[in-house]
Amino acid sequence: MPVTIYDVAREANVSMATVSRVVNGNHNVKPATRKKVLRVIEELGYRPNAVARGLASKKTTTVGVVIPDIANSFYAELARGIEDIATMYRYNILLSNSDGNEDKERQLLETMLGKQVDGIVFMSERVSEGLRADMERASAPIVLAGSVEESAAVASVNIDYRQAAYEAVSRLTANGHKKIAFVSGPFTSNINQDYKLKGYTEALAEAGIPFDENLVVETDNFYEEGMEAYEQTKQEKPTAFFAGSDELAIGLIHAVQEDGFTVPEQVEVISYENSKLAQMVRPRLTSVAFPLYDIGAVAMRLLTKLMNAEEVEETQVILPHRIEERSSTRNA
Amino acid sequence: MPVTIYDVAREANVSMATVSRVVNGNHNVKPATRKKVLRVIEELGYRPNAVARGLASKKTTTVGVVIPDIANSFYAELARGIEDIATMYRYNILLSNSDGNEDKERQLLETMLGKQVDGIVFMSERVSEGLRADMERASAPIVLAGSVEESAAVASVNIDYRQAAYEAVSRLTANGHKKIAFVSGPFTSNINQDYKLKGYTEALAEAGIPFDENLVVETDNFYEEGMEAYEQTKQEKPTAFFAGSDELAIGLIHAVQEDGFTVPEQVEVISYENSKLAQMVRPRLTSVAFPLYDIGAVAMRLLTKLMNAEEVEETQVILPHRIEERSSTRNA
DNA sequence: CTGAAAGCGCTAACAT
DNA sequence: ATGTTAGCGCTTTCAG
Repeated sequence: MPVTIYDVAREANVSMATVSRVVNGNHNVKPATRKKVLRVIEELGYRPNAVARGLASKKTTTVGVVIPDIANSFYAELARGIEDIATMYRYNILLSNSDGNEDKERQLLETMLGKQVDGIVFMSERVSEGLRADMERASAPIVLAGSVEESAAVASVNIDYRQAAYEAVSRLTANGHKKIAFVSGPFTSNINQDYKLKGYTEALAEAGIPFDENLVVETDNFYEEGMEAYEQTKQEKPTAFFAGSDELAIGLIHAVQEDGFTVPEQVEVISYENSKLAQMVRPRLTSVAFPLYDIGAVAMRLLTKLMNAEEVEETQVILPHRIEERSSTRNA
Repeated sequence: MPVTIYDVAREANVSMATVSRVVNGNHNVKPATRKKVLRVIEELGYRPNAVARGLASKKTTTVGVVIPDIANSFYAELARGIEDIATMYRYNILLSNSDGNEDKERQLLETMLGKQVDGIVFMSERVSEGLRADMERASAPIVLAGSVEESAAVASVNIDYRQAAYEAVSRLTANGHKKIAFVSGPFTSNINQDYKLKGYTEALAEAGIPFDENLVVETDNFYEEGMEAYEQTKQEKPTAFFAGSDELAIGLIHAVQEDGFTVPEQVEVISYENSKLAQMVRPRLTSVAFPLYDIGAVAMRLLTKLMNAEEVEETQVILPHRIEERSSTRNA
């Protein structure tokens, strides 16, 4: 029922090859016939069938994006960075949530490859052995965004998580704190369990502070858990907190305040995210500024190069981070 | 290079039709040959090409989703509802941001139709005449989610915005307030300009309170604007605020507090969204509970019916809402 | 500058 | 239960 390239060819008295040429901007077409074809396309309301085109050309101009949870503002920001650059390069996005579940991740990869995406941006809190193997033998280029896979077998864009954590905690030790708690996101994420935790312990060690396991608490990054974490660590009398996310930091601050202490005068809190939330609470959050949007954008840009088979000097890119000073910490 | 259905057929000594049958779960295949084919598929690592399948069957099992901004938690929540149901029905999602720009919206619609999506879930703050016309002649079913289009020409899922606003403001008039400000999201959204504003004026009228245009301020839903809105309306000495979003409500509350008043004792604030944010501030926000996830889920479910050409009794669905009582208002 | 023709990989009658 | 045969709508040589 819909009008095809064939209908246009007939109406314009040319071959379908010629129609294809004008549709694809091929210059080998006489201006007069181009004009004629364009007019017929307009008249008939012809719209190229991208599926047929994809089958013939083996290019779909769509890239897959697998993300743990699009409703999580953290990942949503990343996704926006990906999408903007994808749009810029004329790609569309096939988006799926994995909920961080390995089976789903592998199955999603399979599905997207089946749909013949030209490339994939993948976000995962922990790339399993199996998933990494699948990625390596994938028929389309893949880049990890905000996700680290030890072997560096697949391209990725991140910040130096360990270093960022180290700096944040050093910011606290510099102010003389001896009891610094680390209220972390889930250790199912290797970034939390391996990198951020390491940065934390390194900063403590450097300041000659013994590691106290009662001062590190694992959470799912929820506000309420931040409040609970305060209760859990309270007996150790921590005077400073390194929070794994803004939500956690806010929960912590509220619990501290409800317990009768002031932030940052009596207790300092530094966060790790710097979302809009950081400026929507009192005191405003000092936080490691995590360039989510940029990570997504750079990952997508890298992917376009890979899809064009361009030479890429470095596939493991590390973006800079910084610490945004606000009011949940005292001036150093 | 990749293995095709043809390779499998050859290796298994059957016709491609048979392979197609086992791949598609057709029961007309002798168990023995099914098993043989399955084994070959496994051996060769055959993965059906969804593009070819789509061309032949005229079904892509993918639905388009156009959304103003996925980085906006409001829409991200909606998107998650859509995605979950889509996954449940084995559809994948082609996602694009429109930034509420009409040209982009129309062009995105065109692109998705070109990619032969089986259906579309559309979110828009204001469906223009042109867009509505495009939708009506679209070759795939479309449902609007959290977006209202006056003529009801296209299927949609919403709540009763006017009624919700009416209830929220009545909640305030009931407490005796005479000066109630409405700090709204952008009037580029017809939901704000037409429905919520109407609910607000109706509630005032019913309480015999004259409408004062100095008490309604339009914003872009940002926190800072909530604070500014307080400054702008301050001279009128409002004692209660109806905020268009949680961010706005929080900005308002902070401004009120900084001005030396207490919430809810001296000033009451009621919000309209009920995101996670509502529980992450002190006082916690009383808010109209906007069932974002459900709207997305129901919209997608409705779309599956439309795609299956099932009879649908009502294409304009209105979901229930409620008011979540917390601490930014006094008990009635 | 333009046309003819061969696929792309699969589904879907239609046979047998 | 299985095979044969047309396409699906477009890109892409290859001729001319």
